[in-house]
Amino acid sequence: MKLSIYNTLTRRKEEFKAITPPNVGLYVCGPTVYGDPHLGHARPAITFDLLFRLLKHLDYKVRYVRNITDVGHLENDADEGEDKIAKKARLDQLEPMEIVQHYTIRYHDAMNMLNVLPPSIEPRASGHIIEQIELVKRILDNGFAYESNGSIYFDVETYHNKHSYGKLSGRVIEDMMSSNRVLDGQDEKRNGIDFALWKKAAPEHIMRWPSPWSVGFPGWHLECSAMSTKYLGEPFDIHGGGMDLLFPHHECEIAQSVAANGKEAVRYWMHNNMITINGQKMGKSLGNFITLEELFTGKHKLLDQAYSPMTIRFFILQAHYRSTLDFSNEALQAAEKGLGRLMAASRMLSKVKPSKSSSVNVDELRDKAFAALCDDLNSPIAIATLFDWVRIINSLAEGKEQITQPDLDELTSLFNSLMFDILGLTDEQTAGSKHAELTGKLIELLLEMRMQAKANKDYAKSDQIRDQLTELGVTVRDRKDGFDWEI
RNA sequence: GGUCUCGUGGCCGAGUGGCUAGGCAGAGGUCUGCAAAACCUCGUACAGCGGUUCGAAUCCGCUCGAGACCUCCA
Repeated sequence: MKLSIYNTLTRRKEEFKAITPPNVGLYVCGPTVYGDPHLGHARPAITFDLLFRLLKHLDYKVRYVRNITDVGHLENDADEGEDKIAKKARLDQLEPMEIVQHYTIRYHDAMNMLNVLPPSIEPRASGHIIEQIELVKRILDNGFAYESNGSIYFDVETYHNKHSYGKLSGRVIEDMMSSNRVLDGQDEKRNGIDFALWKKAAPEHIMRWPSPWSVGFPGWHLECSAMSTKYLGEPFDIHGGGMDLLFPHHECEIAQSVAANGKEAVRYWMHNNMITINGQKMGKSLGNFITLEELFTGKHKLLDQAYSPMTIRFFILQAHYRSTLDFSNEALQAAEKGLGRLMAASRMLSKVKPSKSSSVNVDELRDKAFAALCDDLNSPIAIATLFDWVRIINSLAEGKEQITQPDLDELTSLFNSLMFDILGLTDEQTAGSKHAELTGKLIELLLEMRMQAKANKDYAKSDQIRDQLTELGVTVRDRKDGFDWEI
């Protein structure tokens, strides 16, 4: 099946063609590790996890690179700007690398809970200072950068005269130069829109490395250019990230690559949209973010309850990645219930009894779901298709529809493959420890006893068992020939 | 101010020139000792105003509203 993806560069859907099939190089901008991961971090992680899983399912050999930004960026455009990580470190009286380590682990833990597969390579900016310095040298040699007081700046105007700066974000450079925003510490730059490739470190700046120009630190956009091509070659297939990185970050990456190598490094640019809260972007700087831990525990003033990692994952997948997604308790609760229905159907599959003929066509599920996923990752349609089959599965279980054994095997494998392997959902009820297994067996033991009571028409006893289980959070459902339960 | 995006039924959220999106919530029904679940049926939505068209929620224009980027941010 042909995969099409929306390329931000051309603003249209394009058929995906790997540069060197069956290999695919995928690079995604990862987090700056100076704070707890929040709901906003979950969106690109899950979006590109879906892409990663889908590509693999389509038999591509994917090298997925997602960086950790641990060098820190300047707080603002000013020379007096302070490194984000260094600032946090000073506040907490910790080594910068201690902060980095702490939040990297927090990030990994959260991604794990969301069932986001680890990338193939997770490079750190601090481990690639040499590569970044080499990249700066090449840009300097090619005449697209200049030194100023120990710092190196990218010369956007010179670059723009030969190439086109602003093509990704649709920016018109002439407008930007004329708008001429006045910022502190701009005197080192020839032009306000020039950006730093290397910054000389102020004395109080603790994250610093030697370079031919000064003791300092690499510019904000350099690491992704350096690390993506180091591990994926040039050009490589797909570069992803949040829409907020479109400008200036990704625009600068393009400029850096062209300035250094004369050609663009990326074939397809993909950008996920933002998660909003009350219609406004959820972001660190706006202070309106909810951390993933707060979501998982329900400890946040905006949360009515805790939401499981899978609820969050499902919530995100129920919207298309290029649309904004609005957070609300209602929406999350709806996602939680919907997901529960999906999981119940998956479990129900094992209870379906085969017939001599099929009244359902399993191919329809496969065709529709994969067509949706291959159409620029349309997970909402894929999920809607799964819901159509939830109804069919339930009817099968009740004998209202028939299915042959081969078709049933096919359906089971297909349904589960879509849910678990590609959408990356997990069944939080059955997944887990021996503990959970034991609990399940104990519940079933009690329910067997209840069945006996029912058979003896001892409804007082049977209701007592059910009511007390309900009180403990176990939902009991009677079925024609048995029972069903859910925690 | 510049660039761009969006505005879908109670909520979330797809789609798109003519054919049911889907989920959650709600109403009625079937089933059931009861309950729950499941299944069936139900809402006739596409910001407003014009225009193009045999036909537009879908294309064009204007108006209103919301948001993103232009400074670190997923």
